[in-house]
Amino acid sequence: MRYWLMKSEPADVSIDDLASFPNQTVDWYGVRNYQARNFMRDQMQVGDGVLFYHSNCDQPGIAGLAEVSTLAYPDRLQFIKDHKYYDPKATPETPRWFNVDVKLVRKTRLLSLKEMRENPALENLKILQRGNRLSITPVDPRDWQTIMALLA
DNA sequence: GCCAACGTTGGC
DNA sequence: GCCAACGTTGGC
Repeated sequence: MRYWLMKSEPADVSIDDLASFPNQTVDWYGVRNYQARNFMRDQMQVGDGVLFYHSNCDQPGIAGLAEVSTLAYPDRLQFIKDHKYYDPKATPETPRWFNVDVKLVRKTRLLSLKEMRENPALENLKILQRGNRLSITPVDPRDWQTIMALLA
């Protein structure tokens, strides 16, 4: 079992949106970065823990806990012409982009980016490192435990 | 809206 | 395979 941090723009899908969806589940569509895709396609297992992070918004930070609820499968938007996430080089026979489904475990208090930065125990968290832009990053089990304690 | 950091593209 | 140009991310 692994742990992940997954960024979502709340203007697109917020933690409250996730809570309102059928089965409180969302397909993690739109990832168009190979490293992030590979994490989903090659490493994620059903039941993996997910920190649901609000990015590119007024109050960036961890907004809830979730879990991986399916293995990766082809992202349906890559095939839709004129869609923002259309990829002309992808075909159903040779899809290029994949996503898992993510299911809400519980909404938490907002653990802000600032609070995480100020906590020395979290200094190795990928999201806090300079220049990090990856929308999906692995989380060390110790960092997961630290964050669970902060959110308890 | 700015801009640093980084990924991707494409000409050569 | 190099690398300049360009596009995107995302905090501030």
